[in-house]
Amino acid sequence: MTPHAQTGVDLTKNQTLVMGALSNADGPLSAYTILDKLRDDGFRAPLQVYRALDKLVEFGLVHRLESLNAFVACRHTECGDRGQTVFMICETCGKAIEITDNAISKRLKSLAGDVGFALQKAAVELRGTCEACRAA
Amino acid sequence: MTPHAQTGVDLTKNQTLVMGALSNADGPLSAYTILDKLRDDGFRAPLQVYRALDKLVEFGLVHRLESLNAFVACRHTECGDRGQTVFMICETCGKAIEITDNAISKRLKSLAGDVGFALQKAAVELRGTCEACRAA
DNA sequence: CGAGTTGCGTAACGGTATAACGTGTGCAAT
DNA sequence: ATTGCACACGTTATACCGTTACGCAACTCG
Repeated sequence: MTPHAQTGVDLTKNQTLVMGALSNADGPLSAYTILDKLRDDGFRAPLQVYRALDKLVEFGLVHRLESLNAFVACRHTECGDRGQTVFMICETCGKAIEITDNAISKRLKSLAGDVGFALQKAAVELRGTCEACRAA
Repeated sequence: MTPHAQTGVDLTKNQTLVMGALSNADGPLSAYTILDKLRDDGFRAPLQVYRALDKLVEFGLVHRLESLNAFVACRHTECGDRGQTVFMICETCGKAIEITDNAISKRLKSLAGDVGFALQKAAVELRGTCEACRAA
């Protein structure tokens, strides 16, 4: 069962299909890759994917990786205040490790406060090499 | 005089033009916006801009804003180890505030270390409203 | 001199994202 | 029942972002 399966939101057909594609993938997918995967399910146009993604992001089921122009299913479930999400993206295998951290949240809020910036959201994305790929 | 003017790197004609465009702008510019600004200087194709940008980023004179697909002249000059760069991007006026912070650097390194991730670089980009726009 | 490197210019292309339009369905208020 | 509304959906076209591929000129540095 995928995480978030029981969060009470119920998804439309297209949203379910896109969510499925992302859940099965073992790394971030671009919108157009998702489109290709869903051709057989009747998807024809980018907008069908983007609309579903917008909602899924809104629901918190999917994250957008800004530095990659790609999307990934959220691995965290029961939530509560977990702090800022941090992604570590492996340049070798393309997978993304998702972490949350409160220390980062605090520091970012503090920095924003220092200059009077009203913080709405933050993207923290690291590039490097994951443990598995370093070993290989 | 723009910052970095005396860092000893010397720029080619195209690099100088692109750097000039970014220095004059009071916010991040997309590559295509730069292209338009430089039509009168003989620029015709995106590649001319991207090639210059690649070098300028390599020299540390320009930063790329991943979440915006845009570029901004670096405001910091004499450098030394200033820590992770953090951008605060105002959704209202489009300007980007550039900060550097060592606490963030340390925390990110620590988080990466925890999972065996070899960190190469990081993008930290905040969205919200700057002080000036909140006042207005 | 010749080979390698670097910068430059042009054209064509592929990947990312949205605008603008119209359709169908469910549901509530009348 | 019908009208009006909200919402998801489908299609076409288009704008924006970035790269590949090719060739040329100039400048090293053996």
